[in-house]
Amino acid sequence: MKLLSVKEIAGLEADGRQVTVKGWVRTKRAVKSAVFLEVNDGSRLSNLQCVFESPEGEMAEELAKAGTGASVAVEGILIPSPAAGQRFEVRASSCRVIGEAPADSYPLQKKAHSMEFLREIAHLRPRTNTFGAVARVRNRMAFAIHEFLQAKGFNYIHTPLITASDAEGAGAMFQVTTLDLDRLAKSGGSVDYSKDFFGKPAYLTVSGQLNVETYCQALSRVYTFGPTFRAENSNTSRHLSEFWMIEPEVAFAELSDNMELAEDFLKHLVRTALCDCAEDLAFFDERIQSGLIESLKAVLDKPFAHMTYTEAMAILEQSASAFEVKPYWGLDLQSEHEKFLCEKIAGGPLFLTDYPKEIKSFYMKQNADGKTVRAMDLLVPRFGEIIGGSEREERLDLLEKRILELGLNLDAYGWYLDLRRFGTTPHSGFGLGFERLMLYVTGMANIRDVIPFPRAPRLADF
RNA sequence: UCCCCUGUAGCUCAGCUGGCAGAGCAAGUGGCUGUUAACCACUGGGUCCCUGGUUCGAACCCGGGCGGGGGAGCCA
Repeated sequence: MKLLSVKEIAGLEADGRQVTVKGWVRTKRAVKSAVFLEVNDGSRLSNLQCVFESPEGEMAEELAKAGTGASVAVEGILIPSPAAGQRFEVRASSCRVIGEAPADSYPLQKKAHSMEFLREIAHLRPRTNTFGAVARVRNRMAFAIHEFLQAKGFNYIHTPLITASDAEGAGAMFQVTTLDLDRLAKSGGSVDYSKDFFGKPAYLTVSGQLNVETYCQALSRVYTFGPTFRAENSNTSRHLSEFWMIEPEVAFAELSDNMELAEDFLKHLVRTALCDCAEDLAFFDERIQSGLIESLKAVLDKPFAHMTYTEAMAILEQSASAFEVKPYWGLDLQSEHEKFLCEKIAGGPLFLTDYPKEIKSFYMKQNADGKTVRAMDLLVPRFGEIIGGSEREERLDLLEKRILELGLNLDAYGWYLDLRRFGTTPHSGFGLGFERLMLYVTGMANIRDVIPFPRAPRLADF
Protein backbone atom coordinates (compact mmCIF):
# COMPACT_ATOMS: atom_id res chain seq x y z
CA MET A 1 0.00 0.00 0.00
CA LYS A 2 1.26 3.42 -0.93
CA LEU A 3 2.08 5.57 2.08
CA LEU A 4 -0.10 8.66 2.27
CA SER A 5 0.54 11.73 4.37
CA VAL A 6 -1.98 12.87 6.94
CA LYS A 7 -2.77 15.78 4.66
CA GLU A 8 -3.41 13.43 1.74
CA ILE A 9 -5.54 11.15 3.89
CA ALA A 10 -7.58 14.17 4.97
CA GLY A 11 -8.54 14.66 1.32
CA LEU A 12 -9.95 11.16 0.91
CA GLU A 13 -13.49 9.90 1.31
CA ALA A 14 -13.94 8.37 4.76
CA ASP A 15 -15.58 5.32 3.22
CA GLY A 16 -13.93 2.54 5.17
CA ARG A 17 -10.93 2.26 2.86
CA GLN A 18 -7.72 0.77 4.21
CA VAL A 19 -4.99 3.32 5.09
CA THR A 20 -1.54 3.32 6.61
CA VAL A 21 -0.26 6.36 8.45
CA LYS A 22 3.27 6.93 9.70
CA GLY A 23 4.21 9.80 11.97
CA TRP A 24 4.87 10.88 15.53
CA VAL A 25 2.51 10.56 18.46
CA ARG A 26 1.36 13.90 19.78
CA THR A 27 -0.88 12.63 22.56
CA LYS A 28 -2.35 9.38 23.74
CA ARG A 29 -5.61 9.26 25.63
CA ALA A 30 -6.92 6.07 27.16
CA VAL A 31 -10.35 5.19 28.44
CA LYS A 32 -11.45 1.77 29.60
CA SER A 33 -12.61 0.55 26.24
CA ALA A 34 -10.35 2.38 23.83
CA VAL A 35 -7.06 4.15 23.24
CA PHE A 36 -6.89 7.33 21.15
CA LEU A 37 -3.62 8.13 19.41
CA GLU A 38 -3.11 11.52 17.81
CA VAL A 39 -0.60 11.06 14.99
CA ASN A 40 1.10 13.95 13.20
CA ASP A 41 3.52 13.76 10.28
CA GLY A 42 4.00 17.48 9.74
CA SER A 43 2.08 17.54 6.47
CA ARG A 44 -0.48 19.76 8.15
CA LEU A 45 -1.32 21.21 11.54
CA SER A 46 -4.12 18.82 12.51
CA ASN A 47 -3.36 15.38 13.82
CA LEU A 48 -4.98 12.20 12.61
CA GLN A 49 -6.91 10.48 15.37
CA CYS A 50 -6.38 6.73 15.43
CA VAL A 51 -8.74 4.71 17.58
CA PHE A 52 -7.84 1.34 19.07
CA GLU A 53 -10.89 -0.41 20.50
CA SER A 54 -10.28 -2.66 23.49
CA PRO A 55 -6.61 -3.33 22.65
CA GLU A 56 -5.22 -6.60 23.96
CA GLY A 57 -2.05 -8.64 23.75
CA GLU A 58 0.60 -7.46 21.34
CA MET A 59 -1.35 -4.37 20.34
CA ALA A 60 -1.71 -3.30 23.96
CA GLU A 61 2.04 -3.75 24.43
CA GLU A 62 2.80 -1.62 21.39
CA LEU A 63 0.38 1.08 22.53
CA ALA A 64 2.05 1.13 25.93
CA LYS A 65 5.26 2.15 24.15
CA ALA A 66 3.52 4.70 21.93
CA GLY A 67 3.88 7.72 24.17
CA THR A 68 4.24 11.35 23.15
CA GLY A 69 7.06 11.69 20.63
CA ALA A 70 7.26 8.05 19.55
CA SER A 71 7.26 7.30 15.84
CA VAL A 72 4.56 4.85 14.79
CA ALA A 73 2.99 3.08 11.85
CA VAL A 74 -0.75 2.60 12.14
CA GLU A 75 -2.95 0.59 9.83
CA GLY A 76 -6.70 0.70 9.78
CA ILE A 77 -9.76 1.91 7.95
CA LEU A 78 -10.75 5.51 7.36
CA ILE A 79 -14.24 6.19 8.70
CA PRO A 80 -16.40 9.17 9.63
CA SER A 81 -15.82 9.96 13.28
CA PRO A 82 -18.76 9.16 15.55
CA ALA A 83 -17.65 11.81 18.05
CA ALA A 84 -17.31 15.55 17.78
CA GLY A 85 -13.91 17.10 17.22
CA GLN A 86 -12.92 15.63 13.87
CA ARG A 87 -14.75 14.72 10.68
CA PHE A 88 -12.97 11.42 10.21
CA GLU A 89 -10.63 9.05 12.02
CA VAL A 90 -8.79 5.78 11.57
CA ARG A 91 -10.24 2.72 13.20
CA ALA A 92 -6.95 1.01 13.72
CA SER A 93 -6.25 -2.66 13.27
CA SER A 94 -2.53 -2.54 14.05
CA CYS A 95 0.05 -0.30 15.62
CA ARG A 96 3.80 -0.63 15.33
CA VAL A 97 6.14 1.55 17.34
CA ILE A 98 9.10 2.38 15.10
CA GLY A 99 11.06 4.45 17.59
CA GLU A 100 10.19 4.98 21.22
CA ALA A 101 10.43 8.34 23.00
CA PRO A 102 10.78 7.53 26.71
CA ALA A 103 8.51 9.87 28.67
CA ASP A 104 11.03 10.35 31.46
CA SER A 105 13.61 11.85 29.09
CA TYR A 106 11.71 13.18 26.04
CA PRO A 107 11.68 16.97 26.52
CA LEU A 108 8.37 17.72 24.80
CA GLN A 109 5.24 17.14 26.82
CA LYS A 110 1.66 17.16 25.74
CA LYS A 111 1.25 20.67 27.05
CA ALA A 112 2.27 24.18 26.07
CA HIS A 113 5.93 25.12 26.36
CA SER A 114 7.49 28.56 26.42
CA MET A 115 9.27 29.84 23.32
CA GLU A 116 12.39 30.29 25.45
CA PHE A 117 12.43 26.64 26.44
CA LEU A 118 11.79 25.49 22.87
CA ARG A 119 14.71 27.61 21.64
CA GLU A 120 16.96 25.43 23.79
CA ILE A 121 15.76 22.33 21.95
CA ALA A 122 15.79 23.70 18.40
CA HIS A 123 16.28 20.17 17.07
CA LEU A 124 12.97 18.99 18.54
CA ARG A 125 10.83 22.10 18.35
CA PRO A 126 9.64 21.44 14.77
CA ARG A 127 7.55 18.68 16.35
CA THR A 128 5.36 21.28 18.07
CA ASN A 129 2.27 22.82 16.53
CA THR A 130 3.81 26.28 16.46
CA PHE A 131 7.12 25.40 14.84
CA GLY A 132 5.55 22.97 12.42
CA ALA A 133 3.26 25.78 11.30
CA VAL A 134 6.15 28.23 11.06
CA ALA A 135 8.10 25.78 8.91
CA ARG A 136 5.19 25.23 6.53
CA VAL A 137 4.49 28.94 6.17
CA ARG A 138 8.19 29.66 5.69
CA ASN A 139 8.33 27.09 2.93
CA ARG A 140 5.25 28.51 1.23
CA MET A 141 6.55 32.07 1.45
CA ALA A 142 9.91 31.10 -0.05
CA PHE A 143 8.15 29.46 -2.96
CA ALA A 144 5.72 32.37 -3.37
CA ILE A 145 8.65 34.76 -3.65
CA HIS A 146 9.98 32.87 -6.63
CA GLU A 147 6.50 32.47 -8.11
CA PHE A 148 5.77 36.18 -7.96
CA LEU A 149 9.08 37.36 -9.37
CA GLN A 150 9.34 34.64 -12.00
CA ALA A 151 5.84 35.46 -13.23
CA LYS A 152 7.01 39.02 -13.74
CA GLY A 153 10.00 37.90 -15.77
CA PHE A 154 12.69 38.29 -13.12
CA ASN A 155 15.85 36.20 -13.31
CA TYR A 156 17.11 34.57 -10.14
CA ILE A 157 20.80 35.49 -9.82
CA HIS A 158 23.04 33.59 -7.42
CA THR A 159 25.24 36.24 -5.88
CA PRO A 160 28.28 35.16 -3.86
CA LEU A 161 28.24 34.57 -0.13
CA ILE A 162 31.96 35.13 0.19
CA THR A 163 33.17 38.52 -0.86
CA ALA A 164 36.58 40.11 -0.90
CA SER A 165 35.40 43.45 -2.21
CA ASP A 166 34.88 45.06 1.20
CA ALA A 167 32.64 47.58 -0.50
CA GLU A 168 29.18 46.64 0.62
CA GLY A 169 29.15 49.07 3.51
CA ALA A 170 26.06 47.68 5.20
CA GLY A 171 27.46 46.80 8.58
CA ALA A 172 30.07 44.75 10.38
CA MET A 173 31.22 41.67 8.51
CA PHE A 174 32.33 38.19 9.47
CA GLN A 175 35.81 37.49 8.24
CA VAL A 176 36.51 34.30 6.32
CA THR A 177 40.01 32.92 6.62
CA THR A 178 42.06 29.76 6.49
CA LEU A 179 44.97 31.34 8.32
CA ASP A 180 46.04 29.57 11.51
CA LEU A 181 44.85 32.11 14.05
CA ASP A 182 46.33 30.30 17.05
CA ARG A 183 49.77 30.25 15.51
CA LEU A 184 49.46 33.87 14.40
CA ALA A 185 48.49 34.94 17.90
CA LYS A 186 51.50 33.14 19.40
CA SER A 187 53.91 34.57 16.84
CA GLY A 188 52.83 38.12 17.65
CA GLY A 189 53.59 39.16 14.10
CA SER A 190 51.37 41.05 11.70
CA VAL A 191 48.96 39.24 9.39
CA ASP A 192 50.12 38.55 5.83
CA TYR A 193 46.89 38.28 3.88
CA SER A 194 48.73 37.32 0.72
CA LYS A 195 49.06 33.95 2.45
CA ASP A 196 45.33 33.72 3.12
CA PHE A 197 43.04 31.57 0.97
CA PHE A 198 41.97 34.36 -1.38
CA GLY A 199 45.23 36.26 -1.18
CA LYS A 200 43.48 39.12 0.57
CA PRO A 201 40.95 39.60 3.38
CA ALA A 202 37.58 38.00 2.67
CA TYR A 203 34.21 38.23 4.35
CA LEU A 204 30.70 36.82 4.39
CA THR A 205 28.38 39.03 2.41
CA VAL A 206 26.08 41.51 4.10
CA SER A 207 24.05 42.05 0.93
CA GLY A 208 23.88 40.76 -2.61
CA GLN A 209 22.83 44.13 -3.97
CA LEU A 210 26.05 45.39 -5.52
CA ASN A 211 26.60 42.08 -7.26
CA VAL A 212 23.04 41.74 -8.45
CA GLU A 213 23.17 45.27 -9.92
CA THR A 214 25.71 43.98 -12.44
CA TYR A 215 23.23 41.44 -13.75
CA CYS A 216 20.47 44.04 -13.63
CA GLN A 217 22.54 46.03 -16.12
CA ALA A 218 22.31 43.13 -18.53
CA LEU A 219 19.13 41.14 -17.81
CA SER A 220 17.02 44.11 -16.67
CA ARG A 221 14.89 42.34 -14.07
CA VAL A 222 16.81 40.28 -11.55
CA TYR A 223 16.74 39.23 -7.91
CA THR A 224 18.77 37.44 -5.31
CA PHE A 225 17.34 35.36 -2.50
CA GLY A 226 19.86 33.95 -0.11
CA PRO A 227 21.51 34.16 3.27
CA THR A 228 23.31 37.29 4.40
CA PHE A 229 25.49 37.83 7.43
CA ARG A 230 25.91 40.71 9.84
CA ALA A 231 28.45 40.68 12.65
CA GLU A 232 26.65 43.43 14.56
CA ASN A 233 26.34 42.88 18.28
CA SER A 234 22.57 43.13 18.05
CA ASN A 235 20.52 41.54 20.79
CA THR A 236 16.94 42.14 19.78
CA SER A 237 13.85 40.23 18.69
CA ARG A 238 14.20 41.72 15.18
CA HIS A 239 17.83 40.96 14.26
CA LEU A 240 19.81 37.87 13.34
CA SER A 241 23.48 37.42 12.51
CA GLU A 242 22.48 35.13 9.65
CA PHE A 243 19.27 35.94 7.83
CA TRP A 244 17.74 35.54 4.39
CA MET A 245 17.07 38.46 2.14
CA ILE A 246 15.24 38.97 -1.14
CA GLU A 247 16.74 41.72 -3.28
CA PRO A 248 15.02 42.55 -6.58
CA GLU A 249 16.73 45.04 -8.90
CA VAL A 250 15.04 46.57 -11.96
CA ALA A 251 16.70 48.46 -14.79
CA PHE A 252 15.04 51.64 -16.06
CA ALA A 253 12.88 51.72 -12.92
CA GLU A 254 12.39 54.83 -10.83
CA LEU A 255 11.53 55.02 -7.17
CA SER A 256 7.79 55.01 -7.81
CA ASP A 257 8.13 51.81 -9.88
CA ASN A 258 10.17 50.34 -7.05
CA MET A 259 7.48 51.07 -4.47
CA GLU A 260 4.78 49.72 -6.74
CA LEU A 261 6.71 46.47 -7.06
CA ALA A 262 7.29 46.27 -3.31
CA GLU A 263 3.61 46.80 -2.57
CA ASP A 264 2.43 44.23 -5.12
CA PHE A 265 5.06 41.83 -3.83
CA LEU A 266 4.11 42.11 -0.17
CA LYS A 267 0.42 41.89 -0.95
CA HIS A 268 0.98 38.80 -3.05
CA LEU A 269 2.82 37.15 -0.19
CA VAL A 270 0.14 38.05 2.35
CA ARG A 271 -2.59 36.85 0.00
CA THR A 272 -0.77 33.57 -0.56
CA ALA A 273 -0.38 33.02 3.16
CA LEU A 274 -4.06 33.70 3.81
CA CYS A 275 -5.10 31.45 0.98
CA ASP A 276 -2.66 28.53 1.11
CA CYS A 277 -1.73 28.48 4.81
CA ALA A 278 -5.22 29.02 6.19
CA GLU A 279 -5.08 26.32 8.82
CA ASP A 280 -1.68 27.41 10.11
CA LEU A 281 -2.68 31.09 10.13
CA ALA A 282 -5.86 30.26 12.03
CA PHE A 283 -3.63 28.62 14.62
CA PHE A 284 -1.41 31.71 14.85
CA ASP A 285 -4.48 33.91 15.12
CA GLU A 286 -5.85 31.80 17.97
CA ARG A 287 -2.69 31.00 19.92
CA ILE A 288 0.02 33.48 18.96
CA GLN A 289 -1.50 36.81 17.99
CA SER A 290 -5.18 37.55 18.23
CA GLY A 291 -6.51 39.52 15.26
CA LEU A 292 -3.69 38.47 12.95
CA ILE A 293 -5.86 37.32 10.06
CA GLU A 294 -8.05 40.40 10.21
CA SER A 295 -5.04 42.72 10.10
CA LEU A 296 -3.50 40.80 7.19
CA LYS A 297 -6.75 40.99 5.25
CA ALA A 298 -6.88 44.72 5.92
CA VAL A 299 -3.45 45.09 4.32
CA LEU A 300 -4.86 43.81 1.03
CA ASP A 301 -7.79 46.21 0.98
CA LYS A 302 -6.18 49.58 0.43
CA PRO A 303 -3.11 51.15 -1.15
CA PHE A 304 -0.13 51.60 1.15
CA ALA A 305 0.36 55.11 2.53
CA HIS A 306 3.20 57.27 1.23
CA MET A 307 5.04 60.09 2.93
CA THR A 308 8.37 61.84 2.49
CA TYR A 309 10.83 61.94 5.33
CA THR A 310 10.35 65.70 5.52
CA GLU A 311 6.57 65.35 5.80
CA ALA A 312 6.94 62.64 8.40
CA MET A 313 9.31 64.76 10.44
CA ALA A 314 6.83 67.65 10.45
CA ILE A 315 4.17 65.31 11.84
CA LEU A 316 6.55 63.91 14.45
CA GLU A 317 7.59 67.38 15.55
CA GLN A 318 3.95 68.21 16.29
CA SER A 319 3.86 65.30 18.72
CA ALA A 320 7.37 65.80 20.02
CA SER A 321 6.35 65.44 23.65
CA ALA A 322 5.27 61.85 23.01
CA PHE A 323 8.83 60.71 22.30
CA GLU A 324 11.94 59.85 24.26
CA VAL A 325 14.10 61.14 21.44
CA LYS A 326 12.99 64.54 20.16
CA PRO A 327 12.49 64.51 16.39
CA TYR A 328 14.26 67.05 14.19
CA TRP A 329 15.08 67.19 10.50
CA GLY A 330 18.23 65.17 9.90
CA LEU A 331 17.65 62.69 12.69
CA ASP A 332 17.46 59.05 11.68
CA LEU A 333 14.02 57.83 12.70
CA GLN A 334 13.92 55.96 15.99
CA SER A 335 11.83 52.83 16.54
CA GLU A 336 9.27 54.85 18.49
CA HIS A 337 8.93 57.28 15.58
CA GLU A 338 8.47 54.54 13.00
CA LYS A 339 5.84 52.80 15.12
CA PHE A 340 4.02 56.07 15.71
CA LEU A 341 3.93 56.87 12.01
CA CYS A 342 2.59 53.57 10.75
CA GLU A 343 0.40 52.66 13.72
CA LYS A 344 -1.04 56.04 14.69
CA ILE A 345 -0.86 58.04 11.46
CA ALA A 346 -1.03 55.57 8.55
CA GLY A 347 -2.85 52.73 10.31
CA GLY A 348 -0.98 50.16 8.24
CA PRO A 349 2.06 49.79 6.01
CA LEU A 350 3.73 53.11 5.19
CA PHE A 351 6.33 54.03 2.59
CA LEU A 352 8.73 56.71 3.74
CA THR A 353 10.80 58.32 0.99
CA ASP A 354 13.47 60.91 0.31
CA TYR A 355 15.60 60.66 3.43
CA PRO A 356 18.52 62.99 4.18
CA LYS A 357 21.53 61.67 2.30
CA GLU A 358 23.65 61.68 5.47
CA ILE A 359 21.67 58.82 7.01
CA LYS A 360 21.51 56.65 3.89
CA SER A 361 23.94 54.66 1.75
CA PHE A 362 26.36 56.09 -0.80
CA TYR A 363 24.71 54.42 -3.79
CA MET A 364 21.32 56.09 -3.46
CA LYS A 365 20.31 58.61 -6.11
CA GLN A 366 20.66 62.22 -5.03
CA ASN A 367 17.69 64.52 -5.37
CA ALA A 368 17.94 67.94 -6.99
CA ASP A 369 17.58 69.61 -3.57
CA GLY A 370 21.10 68.47 -2.73
CA LYS A 371 19.93 67.30 0.68
CA THR A 372 17.91 64.13 0.18
CA VAL A 373 18.16 60.85 -1.70
CA ARG A 374 15.65 58.65 -3.51
CA ALA A 375 15.39 56.15 -0.69
CA MET A 376 12.32 54.30 0.47
CA ASP A 377 11.63 52.28 3.59
CA LEU A 378 8.45 50.30 4.07
CA LEU A 379 7.38 50.44 7.70
CA VAL A 380 4.79 48.08 9.14
CA PRO A 381 3.00 48.06 12.48
CA ARG A 382 4.55 46.03 15.33
CA PHE A 383 8.18 46.10 14.30
CA GLY A 384 8.95 48.86 11.83
CA GLU A 385 11.15 48.44 8.79
CA ILE A 386 10.47 45.37 6.66
CA ILE A 387 11.81 46.68 3.34
CA GLY A 388 14.59 49.12 2.56
CA GLY A 389 15.34 50.25 -0.96
CA SER A 390 16.15 53.08 -3.30
CA GLU A 391 16.65 54.32 -6.78
CA ARG A 392 20.38 53.96 -7.42
CA GLU A 393 22.69 56.78 -8.40
CA GLU A 394 23.40 56.12 -12.08
CA ARG A 395 25.46 59.26 -12.73
CA LEU A 396 29.15 58.44 -12.55
CA ASP A 397 30.39 61.86 -11.42
CA LEU A 398 27.88 62.17 -8.59
CA LEU A 399 28.49 58.61 -7.41
CA GLU A 400 32.27 59.07 -7.36
CA LYS A 401 31.89 62.33 -5.51
CA ARG A 402 29.70 60.72 -2.86
CA ILE A 403 32.12 57.82 -2.36
CA LEU A 404 34.96 60.25 -1.79
CA GLU A 405 32.86 62.45 0.53
CA LEU A 406 32.26 59.45 2.74
CA GLY A 407 35.96 58.66 2.85
CA LEU A 408 35.54 55.37 1.00
CA ASN A 409 38.17 53.90 -1.29
CA LEU A 410 37.30 54.65 -4.92
CA ASP A 411 39.43 51.76 -6.21
CA ALA A 412 37.41 49.23 -4.23
CA TYR A 413 34.35 50.23 -6.25
CA GLY A 414 35.98 49.98 -9.66
CA TRP A 415 33.73 47.29 -11.06
CA TYR A 416 30.64 48.90 -9.55
CA LEU A 417 31.52 52.24 -11.13
CA ASP A 418 32.02 50.52 -14.50
CA LEU A 419 28.28 49.93 -14.54
CA ARG A 420 27.95 53.74 -14.73
CA ARG A 421 30.80 54.13 -17.22
CA PHE A 422 29.31 51.72 -19.74
CA GLY A 423 25.65 51.97 -20.67
CA THR A 424 24.39 53.33 -17.39
CA THR A 425 20.65 53.31 -16.70
CA PRO A 426 18.34 54.51 -14.00
CA HIS A 427 17.57 51.50 -11.85
CA SER A 428 16.02 50.68 -8.52
CA GLY A 429 15.76 47.86 -6.05
CA PHE A 430 15.07 46.91 -2.48
CA GLY A 431 15.79 44.35 0.19
CA LEU A 432 13.07 42.41 1.95
CA GLY A 433 14.14 40.63 5.12
CA PHE A 434 12.69 37.16 4.84
CA GLU A 435 12.48 36.56 8.57
CA ARG A 436 10.81 39.95 9.06
CA LEU A 437 8.24 38.90 6.49
CA MET A 438 7.75 35.75 8.53
CA LEU A 439 7.20 37.77 11.70
CA TYR A 440 4.68 39.87 9.84
CA VAL A 441 2.74 36.97 8.36
CA THR A 442 2.76 34.63 11.37
CA GLY A 443 2.44 37.13 14.20
CA MET A 444 5.37 35.48 15.96
CA ALA A 445 7.09 37.86 18.37
CA ASN A 446 10.76 36.89 18.13
CA ILE A 447 12.77 36.56 14.93
CA ARG A 448 14.68 33.65 16.48
CA ASP A 449 11.48 31.61 16.25
CA VAL A 450 10.85 32.00 12.52
CA ILE A 451 14.15 30.51 11.32
CA PRO A 452 15.00 26.88 12.06
CA PHE A 453 18.41 27.47 13.63
CA PRO A 454 18.88 31.10 14.66
CA ARG A 455 22.32 32.67 14.67
CA ALA A 456 22.90 35.65 16.95
CA PRO A 457 25.68 36.88 19.25
CA ARG A 458 26.77 33.91 21.41
CA LEU A 459 24.12 31.76 19.74
CA ALA A 460 25.34 29.18 17.23
CA ASP A 461 24.11 25.90 18.68
CA PHE A 462 22.82 23.01 16.61
C1' U B 1 27.26 47.73 23.45
C1' C B 2 23.74 50.26 27.04
C1' C B 3 19.22 50.18 30.40
C1' C B 4 15.56 47.17 33.02
C1' C B 5 13.78 42.35 34.59
C1' U B 6 14.91 37.32 35.62
C1' G B 7 17.35 32.19 37.10
C1' U B 8 13.64 27.26 42.59
C1' A B 9 10.99 19.72 40.43
C1' G B 10 10.83 17.50 33.38
C1' C B 11 7.78 22.41 32.16
C1' U B 12 5.33 27.08 34.08
C1' C B 13 5.80 29.45 38.50
C1' A B 14 4.83 30.77 44.12
C1' G B 15 7.99 31.03 48.25
C1' C B 16 5.91 37.25 53.03
C1' U B 17 10.44 40.52 57.48
C1' G B 18 16.53 35.44 56.70
C1' G B 19 13.99 30.12 60.41
C1' C B 20 11.91 22.25 58.05
C1' A B 21 11.32 23.12 49.79
C1' G B 22 5.70 24.35 47.66
C1' A B 23 1.59 24.40 43.73
C1' G B 24 -0.32 23.49 38.83
C1' C B 25 0.89 20.81 34.65
C1' A B 26 3.93 16.61 32.85
C1' A B 27 5.43 11.49 34.32
C1' G B 28 4.19 6.57 36.96
C1' U B 29 0.13 3.47 39.10
C1' G B 30 -5.06 2.56 39.55
C1' G B 31 -10.05 3.96 38.01
C1' C B 32 -13.40 5.60 34.15
C1' U B 33 -18.52 2.81 28.10
C1' G B 34 -15.66 7.66 22.54
C1' U B 35 -11.61 10.66 24.41
C1' U B 36 -9.91 15.17 22.02
C1' A B 37 -5.15 20.71 26.31
C1' A B 38 -9.88 14.19 28.60
C1' C B 39 -11.38 13.48 33.62
C1' C B 40 -10.92 11.39 39.02
C1' A B 41 -7.60 9.33 42.89
C1' C B 42 -2.87 8.13 44.61
C1' U B 43 2.67 8.04 44.06
C1' G B 44 7.60 9.35 42.94
C1' G B 45 10.42 13.58 41.76
C1' G B 46 15.16 19.25 44.15
C1' U B 47 23.30 20.79 43.18
C1' C B 48 16.99 26.59 44.90
C1' C B 49 22.49 28.73 38.08
C1' C B 50 27.87 29.01 39.85
C1' U B 51 31.20 31.33 43.24
C1' G B 52 32.82 34.27 47.39
C1' G B 53 30.89 36.89 51.65
C1' U B 54 27.47 38.58 55.92
C1' U B 55 24.79 35.63 59.70
C1' C B 56 23.57 31.11 65.10
C1' G B 57 21.02 30.17 60.48
C1' A B 58 20.73 32.13 53.30
C1' A B 59 16.35 30.01 47.86
C1' C B 60 15.84 34.94 50.30
C1' C B 61 20.81 39.98 51.99
C1' C B 62 25.78 41.76 49.62
C1' G B 63 30.13 41.22 45.80
C1' G B 64 31.78 38.66 41.31
C1' G B 65 30.66 35.41 37.19
C1' C B 66 27.41 32.76 33.73
C1' G B 67 22.57 31.98 31.34
C1' G B 68 17.57 33.76 29.77
C1' G B 69 13.87 37.69 28.60
C1' G B 70 12.19 42.79 27.39
C1' G B 71 13.64 47.61 25.60
C1' A B 72 17.35 50.90 23.00
C1' G B 73 21.12 51.49 19.25
C1' C B 74 22.76 49.20 14.42
C1' C B 75 19.52 47.38 10.35
C1' A B 76 16.45 43.78 6.87
